[in-house]
Amino acid sequence: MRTVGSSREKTWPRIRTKGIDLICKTGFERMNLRKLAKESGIQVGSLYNYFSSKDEFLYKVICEIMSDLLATIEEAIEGTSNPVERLRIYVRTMVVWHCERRKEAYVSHNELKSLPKAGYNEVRSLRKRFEIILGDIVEKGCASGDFTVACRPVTVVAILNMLTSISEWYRPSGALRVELIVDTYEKLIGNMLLLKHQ
Amino acid sequence: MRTVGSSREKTWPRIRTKGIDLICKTGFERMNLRKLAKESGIQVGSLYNYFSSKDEFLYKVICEIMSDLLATIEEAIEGTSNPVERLRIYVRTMVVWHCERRKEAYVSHNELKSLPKAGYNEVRSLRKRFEIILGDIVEKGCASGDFTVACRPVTVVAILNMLTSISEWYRPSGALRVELIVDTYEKLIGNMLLLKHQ
Amino acid sequence: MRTVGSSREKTWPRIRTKGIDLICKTGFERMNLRKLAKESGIQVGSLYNYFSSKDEFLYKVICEIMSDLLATIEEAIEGTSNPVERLRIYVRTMVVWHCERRKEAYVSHNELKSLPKAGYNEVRSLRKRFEIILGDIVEKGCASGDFTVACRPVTVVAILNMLTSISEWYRPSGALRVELIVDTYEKLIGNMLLLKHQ
Amino acid sequence: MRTVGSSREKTWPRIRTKGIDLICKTGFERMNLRKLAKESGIQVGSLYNYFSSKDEFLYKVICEIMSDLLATIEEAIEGTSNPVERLRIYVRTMVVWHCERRKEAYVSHNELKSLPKAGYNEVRSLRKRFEIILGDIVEKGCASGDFTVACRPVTVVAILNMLTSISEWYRPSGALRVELIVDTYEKLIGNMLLLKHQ
DNA sequence: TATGAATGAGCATTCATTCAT
DNA sequence: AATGAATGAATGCTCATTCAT
Repeated sequence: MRTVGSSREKTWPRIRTKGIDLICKTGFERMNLRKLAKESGIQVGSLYNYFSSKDEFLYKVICEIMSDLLATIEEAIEGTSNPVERLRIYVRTMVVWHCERRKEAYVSHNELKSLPKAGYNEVRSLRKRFEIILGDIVEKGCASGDFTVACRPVTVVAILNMLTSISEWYRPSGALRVELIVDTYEKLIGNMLLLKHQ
Repeated sequence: MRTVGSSREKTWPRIRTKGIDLICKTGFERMNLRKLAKESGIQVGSLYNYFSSKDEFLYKVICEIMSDLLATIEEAIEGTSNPVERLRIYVRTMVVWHCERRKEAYVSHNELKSLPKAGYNEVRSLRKRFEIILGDIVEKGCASGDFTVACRPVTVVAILNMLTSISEWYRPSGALRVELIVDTYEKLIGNMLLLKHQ
Repeated sequence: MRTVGSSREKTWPRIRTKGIDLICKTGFERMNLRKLAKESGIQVGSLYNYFSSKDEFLYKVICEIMSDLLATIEEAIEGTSNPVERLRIYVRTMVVWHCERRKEAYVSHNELKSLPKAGYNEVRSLRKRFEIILGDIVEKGCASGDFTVACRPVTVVAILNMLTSISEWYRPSGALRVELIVDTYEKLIGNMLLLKHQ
Repeated sequence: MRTVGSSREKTWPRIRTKGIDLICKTGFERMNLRKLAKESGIQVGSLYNYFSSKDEFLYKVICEIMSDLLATIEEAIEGTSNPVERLRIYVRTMVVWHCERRKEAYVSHNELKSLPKAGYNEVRSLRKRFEIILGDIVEKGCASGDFTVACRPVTVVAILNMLTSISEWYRPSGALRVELIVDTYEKLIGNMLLLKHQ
């Protein structure tokens, strides 16, 4: 018997949200479609109206998340070309997004290994974009004399990990407020790059 | 037919090593005991002479790894009480260990969610020790006037994540040599804390 | 490929019957779900649409059987309040049921020890009902002067065991017909209780 | 390392006793040799110095028990040829033995289905002896005019089951003392056979 | 779209048994 | 006699996936 009032528009977001919750709680491999179906209020078989396999569900979700973050970042930094300003915006945007959407962030950063080969590579190149954007900002800043770095690749990846790992420890109910984290990160990362001040 | 010359002393290290390799490659959930047995050169049933469940295997392995790292760190920093010096040693030791034993590091940092409740809590408190040690160094350095930080908890966790995530991207075959990473991390983290120089 | 026309209404009775047959032949512990599935004409995994564990299957089956016997007995004796008559009906009903449904009887009497603690206790209290009903008949008969017994509890349990053990030795193909057994048991049990005639 | 002081004379009785206890508690199939070894204070492998397979252990134990009971019965009744007296002795001996050695009795009556074909048949013919002895007593008693029965085979098997099932409900700690059970059974079985008194 | 019975491959775990020491 | 690591087959159970309705 079909539940009255069901529709793609209502059902998919519910599946997506519940799926992300479950993956956060147990990891993708441990999440099973029975649980997902139950949480979503439908039967297992019905899930297949929304994706063609469990793996594809993960791929779809991660792509959506990463694209969203990428768009958010790109939109945020496009207003200025000043490296110092761009860095500040990049950091702020990343911190806020990783706090406010920590579950999605967590999934997109920690479940890549469960993607099938093809999807994995595709997502990897999406991920690479964040590194490129940051690397570009740093490079421009060094060229302009605003930043000084010992080793750019290491510095970039270190900063990126600092940012993405926020989703692992931030808790909305915790003592650390988002604005405090933003401020601290801005200072920390500023210090990391402004070696000329030493 | 029993393999001649087999013995506990030889078999467990083989299982441990192969297990860590497999977990790195596929994640703990996807690793199955058939594969582990085959890689270890024994039969599935024999694995149970070395642990009582797949979960307990993970717990045992992670405990061993974390204890080893903790001992390494504590031994390294006990030679001096100078905060600047202690920080340098802490950073160097962490970087080197995470590079040289990146697989073990990766497992101990990324598979906690697969631990059963009890083991999870125990390992969490072990993990907390690294934070406490670093927090202590930073605190002492602030007190002595060597370091300046905007928000200590955020700073500590940011540094820690920067260090532990090395195991996710470092590759022995890559272009970045361990010494370069050590040097860069020392500078980056030094900058993060020496806010007074700004 | 799913067998066309399968459905809960047809499948469960098949599983139940085949399961009882297998338990009779080999005992519950030795019965395995692969055999049960094969006999039932379905795959192992499908069994779990009908019970959640092997133990629960046993519990379900035994409960069904005991409830049925209990209902049969209670319905049969409710027509009269005369102790002598009630006893005769009780004995006849038990004998006939244990002959005609000897496999179900056998399972419900001999596999209790395989039930998990909770189920065991529940079934035990169901079983106790048969003893109570018989004990009540005997008590009323003694009060009315129809029966005389040396020791009521021992007498009741002895009679009950005489009746339930029929399922262990009765064979439909054997020489002893049901009616003969009924008659003999009526006389035997009548003699056991009519001690006043001595 | 061999435990000092171990010897066949001490070890086998311990294994036998612990085995019977375990079988009573869980049934033969559920009893496993690891538990048996642990309870017996030796290693699993060592059990095979005392029997060649788990099945053979059961066979050995049941044979010992049944032979003992048979010898006890035969010795007890050989003193007289009077049917009434022989019956009384048979009943008394069976009751006492089933109370005092209820665990052994339970095993020998309830685990026959776990015996391999050959052993099963052998034990069955041993078991048959009890029926024959009782049948013989009843026959002689009918011939002499002491007993009257409606149907001898049914009567014999009913009496036998009444007796052997004592091991299922008798508890040394219970309210029913052995002597009370003996007396009651003597009267009950006397009544069953002395139909002429009606 | 939704249902739910069915599939079939896969998994962790158990356990009787063997055997070099 | 005793040990304990090793074997290998078997078992209960899970789960992604299919598909007739």
